This record gives sequence, C-alpha cells and structure tokens, in this order.
Amino acid sequence: MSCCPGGLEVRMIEFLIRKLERFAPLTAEERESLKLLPSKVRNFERGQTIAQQGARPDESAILLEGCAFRYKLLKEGARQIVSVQIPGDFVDLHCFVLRPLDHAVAAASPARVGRVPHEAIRQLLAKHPRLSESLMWDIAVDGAISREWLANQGRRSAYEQLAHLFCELYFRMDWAGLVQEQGFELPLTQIELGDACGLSSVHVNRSLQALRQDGLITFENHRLTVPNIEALVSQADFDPAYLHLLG
Amino acid sequence: MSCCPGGLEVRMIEFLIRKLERFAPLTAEERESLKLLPSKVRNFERGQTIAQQGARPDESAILLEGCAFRYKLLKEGARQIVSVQIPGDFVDLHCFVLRPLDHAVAAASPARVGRVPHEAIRQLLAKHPRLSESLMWDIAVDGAISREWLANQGRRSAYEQLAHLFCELYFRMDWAGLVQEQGFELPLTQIELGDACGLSSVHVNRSLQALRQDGLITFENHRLTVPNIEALVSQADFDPAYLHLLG
DNA sequence: CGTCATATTGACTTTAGTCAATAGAAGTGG
DNA sequence: CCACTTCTATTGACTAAAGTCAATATGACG
Repeated sequence: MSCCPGGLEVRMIEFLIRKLERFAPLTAEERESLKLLPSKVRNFERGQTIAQQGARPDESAILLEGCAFRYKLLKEGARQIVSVQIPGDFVDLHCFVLRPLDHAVAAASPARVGRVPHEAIRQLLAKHPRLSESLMWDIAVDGAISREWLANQGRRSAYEQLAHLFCELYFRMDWAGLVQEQGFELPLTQIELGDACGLSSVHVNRSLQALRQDGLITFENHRLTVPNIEALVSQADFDPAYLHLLG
Repeated sequence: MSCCPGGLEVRMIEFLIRKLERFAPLTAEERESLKLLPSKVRNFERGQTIAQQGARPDESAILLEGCAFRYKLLKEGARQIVSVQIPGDFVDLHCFVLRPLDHAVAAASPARVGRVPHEAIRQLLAKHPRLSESLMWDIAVDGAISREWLANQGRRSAYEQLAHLFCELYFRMDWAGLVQEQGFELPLTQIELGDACGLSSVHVNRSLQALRQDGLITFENHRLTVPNIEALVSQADFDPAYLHLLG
C-alpha cells in the first residue's frame, strides 16, 4: 500500500472534479480542497475483495484504474452483481452515511484504488457545505443506475439486457475517455455478466453469440468492440439520460 | 389542494424526524427547523400520477397517507415498478439533486402527499449543514433497497421474490406502526406486483396461490396478512439489514 | 343490470436454466 | 518446454420456470 501525502493523483482528482461538475460548477476553493483530499492508494489483483459485505469502513474508495464490481451473495452461493465500476467512480461513497455495507466490492481486473477517509470528507463538507449537494448527487446517480438495471432485469430479454449493459458501459467509458477504436477493455467473464444480468453463464454465452452474429459487438481478449453504437442503442432500447453524463 | 402554512402535519413531521434519527440524533434546533418546513398537501386518487417521468419538479414529495409506487415505462408498454412507497417515505427526495426524474410516481391507493419546495430544503441545509448527511442517508437507503430488489429479481424464484417483497413491506410498515393483527393494507394489484417483480400477472397469481397454500400469507380485500413472519422470512431468505430500520 | 378492471384457470409456447461433455487459455511447477 | 491444473468458453440434450393467449369468474360501482 502506497500513500500520496499530497492527495489523490492529480489526474484522478481532475477527473473527479469534472464528474462532480456534471451536477454543478465548483468554485476555485472547492476544487482546491478536493485536490487536497488525502488518500491511500492500494493495488488489487483480479478477483481480490476490495470491501467486504457487512463491513463498516471508515473510508470510501475511488477507483483509479481497472474495473470493479459490487455484488451480493445469496443463499446457495448465488451471486448478484449490482453495479460495475470504472475508473473515476466512487465505488462506495454511500458508506460515508450507510453502514454496514450491504454488498461486497471486488476487483474485476488489476485495479488501483484510492481510499478517502470519511473524516476528510466530513471536514471537506464542513468547509464547503455546498459540496454536500454534489455528493448527494453522486449517490443519487448511483440509485438511478440501479433503477435502470431493475428495469433491465425485470422487463428485457437476455439479448436486450446484455446489449443494454454494453451500451451503459460504452457511454460511461466514453465519457471517461476510455473508448478507443469503438471499443474498451471489459474484463468481465461470461459468468460475471450472467451475475450482473440475472442469467446463467450458458445463456449469456448464447446471447453473446447472437449479438455477434447480428454484427452488434465483438468481444474477445477482454475487449468489447461496438462497431455501430447507434445500432446497439436501438436494439437495447437504451436512453443514456439516467447516467446524467451531461453537465 | 390545501395548504398548511405551519408546515407538514405535526404527526407526519414527527414521523420524518424519527426516521432521520435512524441515521443520527437530531438537535432540538434541527427538529424545530424540520417542523417549519413548508409544504402543500395534495390528495390523489388511486391510479393518479403524482410525478411524471422526465419532469423537473422543484419540490420533493413526502407520502403522508396511502401507498404509491415509482415506475418506468419501457418500449411496447412494459412497466417496471422500481419501488413501493409507504407513509413517511420521501417519494422522490433524490430529485432535489437529480433532474429530470428517471421514473414516474403514481398513487396505488387514495393518497395524501406533502410537497416540500427544494428551496426550503436548501435553506434548511444552509442553516443546519449536518442535516445534509441525514438526507444523503435517506437517498442512500433508497439505493440499498434498489440493490436488494436487483438481487431479488436476478436470483430468486417468483415465489421467493413475492415472499421477499412482502417481508420488506411488512418490516417497513411495522416500523411505521401500520401493522395490525399481523397484516396491513396492500392496495397493489397482481398486475402491479408483477411489474414490481418482473413477472406476468398470471404467474403472480399462481405464486400467490402457492404462498397461500403454504400458509404463509392471506391476501384479500387489499389486505395482506402474514400469520408467521419468521416463516415467511425464512422462505424468502430475507435479511432486514438493508432497510436500516434500527437507529 | 351492465361495465370495467381484476382475478383465476387451462392449454400451450418460449425463454432461460441445468447438466454434462469438450475445448481453450492462462498459469504453475518440474 | 511440457504435463498439469484451473478457470473460462462453448456445445448439445433435456428440464423447468415463466410467459402468452384465451376463456371465465368475481367484484366494485354507477
């Protein structure tokens, strides 16, 4: 575990600031204070647990690099992945106010994670009360994504569900500047895609084949390519509004 | 539409205060300011729309009486209910920071709704910055419930799903003091239960029959009775922790 | 009494799950 | 480098859960 006394890496903080400014512009002082947020940076291997279900962490994690997901374990070993996190995401900001954690967090690929102490967040908000609305917004967007996932699981076919998930990730990754040549790194296995969509891995496999045959995606070597995002959006009945990507 | 110049009904505000104190105790001054929150009270008939998907309300609604649900409409008329609201719930607090609304809100029974202007919330938070954590908490609990619903839809059978939903409502209603003789008013139709669980109404009907035959519930005249809540909890693999009902 | 929404039932279809076998791919130790 | 393990991906055959369609019943209400 390494430590950045000056706060998170500058690049990442710029990223976080840019994200929060989707909600409301920040003042120079607010930006400055965000930049001074302390954090310990830690690396995780694929498959490692970043946070335990039921834990009461006194810090929240920002994903700096790699991919992670939040999940719940149910009886008989079933798993439900409830979100996929990409660089720049506050992985568990809600545990600033909501403890214990109702889910675990795992790294889906090698990942760099910055952990920001809740005490530092509390001081930040004491100094800049207006920022509390920005954090509220971040938590609320997370809720909006969960609701869209609910609609996805409840009312869409496996084919549409996967298409919808890929659209969501495409838009989020694109906003984060991580889409290159119409594709991006997606380290999720078919088992994990199944756990995210409430499907068996066998059925995921077959639905992926259908998406491939329809020319909507390629997916190999942990890289997803979408040659025609409009076509995928249309198949998935996808509307990016719920992501609140526009400032 | 009637108006309470002195704020929400006292009973309801006590209720809201009690709820927020599940997160952290409030000071006398904070309580006082909450009591002074202005609100217009409005009545709705069953089936009426309380808020439109895509709207940008400048107030948030507190459900005072009755039952409501939030839902999304998908292509081809499919509907996904993403939450069920009971008295005391902030139906759309998140729209304080998150607009436009990504879902609609409808009354599931005759309902009384208090609408609190965002401007008043903003002033409340300016005066009592610490309260922002309480509101953050309320939004975060909402997210936790959505995540549990995700696990429900993704990884449980129709029978378990309905049992789980009934457990959740039982616990929430009980906390609100609305459980009498092991049951409570549940105005949802089988179609609506289906839309909440991602099921067809026919399958809901059959699953309800199974729950009845197993002696776990009775459900008639819009009233759900659970003679043995522990048995239902056990069938549903239900753990109330995610509701954060304990102070 | 007629209307409308909801609930119930039966017959049948479809989607997705399960089980099992095989094939790849990545990593490990010799 | 190769045998070995392990995890993942793929395929086929079969099963089961849930959906669809259609008919009927029930209940609330004007």
